[in-house]
Amino acid sequence: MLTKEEMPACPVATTVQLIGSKWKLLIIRNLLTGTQRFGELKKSIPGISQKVLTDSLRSMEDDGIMTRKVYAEVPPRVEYSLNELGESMRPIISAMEQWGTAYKNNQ
Amino acid sequence: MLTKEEMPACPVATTVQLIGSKWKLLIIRNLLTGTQRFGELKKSIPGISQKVLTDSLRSMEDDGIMTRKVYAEVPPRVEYSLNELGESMRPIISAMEQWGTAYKNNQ
DNA sequence: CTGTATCCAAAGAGATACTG
DNA sequence: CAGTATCTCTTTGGATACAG
Repeated sequence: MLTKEEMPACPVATTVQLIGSKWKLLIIRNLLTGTQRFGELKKSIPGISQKVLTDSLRSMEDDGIMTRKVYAEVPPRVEYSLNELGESMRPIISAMEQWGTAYKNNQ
Repeated sequence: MLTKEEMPACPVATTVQLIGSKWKLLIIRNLLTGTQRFGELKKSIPGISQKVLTDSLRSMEDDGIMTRKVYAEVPPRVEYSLNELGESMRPIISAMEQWGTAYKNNQ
């Protein structure tokens, strides 16, 4: 993948840079319904490994898409929620959702 | 990446399956403005290698997103254009375009 | 001009074991 | 529960050379 510095000045490229990787769109899709714990996310995204989920969450946190809140409890509880930037991706997810639905109906 | 058979029955996952890979969204974005030749596409997508462009185009052709038309000329001319399925992705690209624009304005 | 064929490097992903 | 640490394996991507 191109680094942010190498990216052409194209809005679509900017977007792909942030959420083009494999699982992120699915994570965002799940968080759009509200805050979720790590285990809930893992369960709601069949096939994702713990490592990939963790890596993706960290990366999205760094990109300012969502926030991570750790509760000092035993057993530990960690909640993930989209912040404003992540929320603003809703139209993209909606468009993909609609497209995917239409596509499946034509198969 | 999951195979089509393994994909969960989620519309977003279906969409990601078809256009989630690195360069495809950028190719679609370019073809949305109309038919383009191989060389034009390559020039309009800075950083893409010939191999990756070829591979992506073949894959998208197989997925029924676009068509490839070869003209029996010398030098050869090959034109790529979105078909109906590809065209129907316009809302997704538009949403990403708008998001990317807004994002850059806030940096 | 529009490819194909190789080869190699890098990134992404999966499995397993272990920990506060 | 929610991770981290490794170790592999696969997939993707990039570079170069060559061809119809």
